[in-house]
Amino acid sequence: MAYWLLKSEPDSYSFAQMQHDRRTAWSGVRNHQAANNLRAMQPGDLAFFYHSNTGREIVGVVEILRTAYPDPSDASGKFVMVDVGKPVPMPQPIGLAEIKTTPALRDLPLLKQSRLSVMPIGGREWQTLCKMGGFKTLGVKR
DNA sequence: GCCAACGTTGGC
DNA sequence: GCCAACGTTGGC
Repeated sequence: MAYWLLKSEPDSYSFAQMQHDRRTAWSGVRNHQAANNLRAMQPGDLAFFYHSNTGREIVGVVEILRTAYPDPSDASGKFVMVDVGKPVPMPQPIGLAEIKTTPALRDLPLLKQSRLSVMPIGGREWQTLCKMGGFKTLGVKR
């Protein structure tokens, strides 16, 4: 099982909307590196939900429910999307500023590749972030 | 609102 | 194939 981070601008799609929808297709990715990450996802993988631009914090966790399939919003047919769902809010959202000042998270792609919208998270970093976010264990309560 | 990072486009 | 111009993302 792998861990990921998904970015979304809350003005276009917020975690509150995610909680309302329960499940959604993660469409609109138009960057090849991000698309390759989508292709590597497996059902059961978990992903942090990060609010970019407005908020700049990790606000929750979602589960990957379906492997990559063609994104109908892409006319070229090259880009893909996955289905995500089962949103769980973070007891304590983790701000970007806090992430930046945590030595164990120094190598997060979030800090190094600020424009990448879908990125992998290492198991150790996942654990650190879950702890910071107020989850009691690595397993997320549902 | 500004600007850095970075991807894409198009002229040569 | 190189590189300048331009557009977009996202932090500040």
